[in-house]
Amino acid sequence: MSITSDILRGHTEAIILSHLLEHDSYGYQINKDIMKKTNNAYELKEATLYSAFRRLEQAGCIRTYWGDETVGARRRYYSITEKGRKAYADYKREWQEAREIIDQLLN
Amino acid sequence: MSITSDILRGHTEAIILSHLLEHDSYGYQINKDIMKKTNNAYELKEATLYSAFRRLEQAGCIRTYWGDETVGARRRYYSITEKGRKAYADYKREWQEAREIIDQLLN
DNA sequence: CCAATATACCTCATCTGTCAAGGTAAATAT
DNA sequence: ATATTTACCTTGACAGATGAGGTATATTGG
Repeated sequence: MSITSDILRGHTEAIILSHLLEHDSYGYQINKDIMKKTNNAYELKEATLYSAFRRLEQAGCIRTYWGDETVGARRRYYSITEKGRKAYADYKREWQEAREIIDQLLN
Repeated sequence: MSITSDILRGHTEAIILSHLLEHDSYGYQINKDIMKKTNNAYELKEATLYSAFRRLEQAGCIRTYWGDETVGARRRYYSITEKGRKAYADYKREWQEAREIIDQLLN
């Protein structure tokens, strides 16, 4: 990965929620999606991902259920809740505001 | 302040370097400048500021000297070094890259 | 004149998100 | 048979941000 973690810090939850807005998914898949979407410029570390899942679930932003795979490894799916949608909207607004501020400060 | 610290995290040093590119300055002034530039949307906390100064100095990105005020409180001035200019260029490139990545992921 | 506020510096302990390193288990490819 | 891929997870350590505290001088309002 080329982007340092401190710059991406704080965006993990928003990135996850954004993915779940499209459709339910599971950890491994979300991780692959992010790498693909960014042409391997950014890879969420597993530990980071799972700790974000825990925070999001505890906050009521996502719900989880086990997939009914009869073949292959079991998958724990995540789906976004109504609260999660609101949280995402907030995150996004915040990001847009922060982006402008930083652009302004980094002349 | 309206922006959460985790989103700004990692940008402190770049913000300071950017200010020092224009002219030497001191802690208190840099802080005020940032608030003004952002219409009070963002305020660097003092502890954050001074710990960033320490990191920057240790990394050789800035040099410090005491002002010769004969009146008022003493001021410790900071000036950017050649290494600091290079570091700033790197920070800025990184920011632009990160901005695109996040924009891509938060849709 | 005196109290409050502003200028200006600093430190320490704590908090939080990230991540390296480790683990489990099943399926598939070589 | 063995290596790789899919898929999950935990623990401890690290680093930047910050609340809370401190020092000292100058200015301003009542």
